Amino acid sequence: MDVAEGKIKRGRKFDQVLEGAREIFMRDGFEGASVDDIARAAGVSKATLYSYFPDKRLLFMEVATGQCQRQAEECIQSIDPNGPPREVLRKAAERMMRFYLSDFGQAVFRIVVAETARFPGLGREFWEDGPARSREVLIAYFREATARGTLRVEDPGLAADQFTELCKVDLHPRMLMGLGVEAGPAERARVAEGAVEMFLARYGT
Amino acid sequence: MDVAEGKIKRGRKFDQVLEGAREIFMRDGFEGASVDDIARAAGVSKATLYSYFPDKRLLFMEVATGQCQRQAEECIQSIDPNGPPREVLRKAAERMMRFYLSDFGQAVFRIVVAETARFPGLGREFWEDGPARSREVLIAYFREATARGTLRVEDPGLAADQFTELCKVDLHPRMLMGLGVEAGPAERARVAEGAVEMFLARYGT
DNA sequence: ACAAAATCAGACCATATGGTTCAGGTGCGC
DNA sequence: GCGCACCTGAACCATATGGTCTGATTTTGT
Repeated sequence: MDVAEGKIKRGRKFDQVLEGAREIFMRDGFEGASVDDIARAAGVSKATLYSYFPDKRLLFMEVATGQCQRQAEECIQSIDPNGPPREVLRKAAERMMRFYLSDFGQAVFRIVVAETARFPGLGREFWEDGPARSREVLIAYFREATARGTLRVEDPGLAADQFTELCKVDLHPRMLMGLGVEAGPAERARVAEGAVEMFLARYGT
Repeated sequence: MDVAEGKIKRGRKFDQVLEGAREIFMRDGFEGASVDDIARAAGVSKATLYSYFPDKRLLFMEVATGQCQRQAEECIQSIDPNGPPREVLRKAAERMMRFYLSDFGQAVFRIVVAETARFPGLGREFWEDGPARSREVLIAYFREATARGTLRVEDPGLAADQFTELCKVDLHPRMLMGLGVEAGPAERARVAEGAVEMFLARYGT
């Protein structure tokens, strides 16, 4: 019944532990999470937990970096390099918003921002696994499109950052602050359209 | 000059306590800060501290909301309603960046994002004291300018949010993540110019 | 079936922390 | 100088937490 997933370290409860830790850490942050809570949530004894991970920090790093990588999957978008800008951008905006506004995306973001002082390197991990990658994808597309004449982008790096930031408009900061914001399809569409419109006004041909 | 100010502040060490708490909370967050550390940093005995504040949470709230209000001062910009868009926006961008990229601004932001779950209302406080206000200022200006024909903004709220977000481009997220970013005058200028340029391309006349 | 490996529940330990208390200082108005 | 409110320093308490250990129980490979 157990799927031979591949590089299972040792013991069956390993993934279980990680899953519990994920849940609690994402909910309570590093300091806020207690090891007992984690063990309970994982349905595992503390002894077992400590048989896998030497201490809390390591456990946390494992979870956090894991989430960062998992984030990568959600964030990487294969852009059709031949598509017309308006459509490509629209899709890219939706992808980005889907991540940044999801519970998961918010939790990761929150954790990284909060714990980056206690865990140097966490921020970089997150950055390079996620934002940096989609940034590269965007840059490549902007170069391509500029060469083909469907866009006119002088500074692709800046343009990519701007577009990314435009996708966060309104919804993202307000959700982070715990304001009661429902980011329904209508709200998302408004922001996405706003982003595309603005971007094309600046860099369109 | 001392008695006139707001609330009942009995005792001389009151401000000292607040100052120490500010320092430690801003550095370590809520959970990370220990009351002993705070007392030490404030140059005050724990007994004195607890004679002013019934518990740690209250102390934190006092500090946090205080910071939020202090933030308001830094963020509120009296925009010249008659100025030409390019100049007004440029100045606004600089103001915003000066806040968001300062140690102070980052610390407040980090605290709010991190502790907003533990302290509901903190986020709202921050929001309404700062971002919401400058948002209103921007909106008013956009309305004015649109009426006068120097801008063409259909959705002033969206435009204000977009402009705000454009001011965060690149520097803000990367600093939050603890990537080693120096936001010198050159980098700021690049972002500010980029923001203004993009905004005018979309909403200029 | 048997032994080794893994896991369990929970007692246990050391420490840190929030918070209290109290016997004395310290400063200040009178 | 006197009185009094404020402040101090440290001892103290209760609790929670990270982490260890043990002896019993279950899983697993063979």
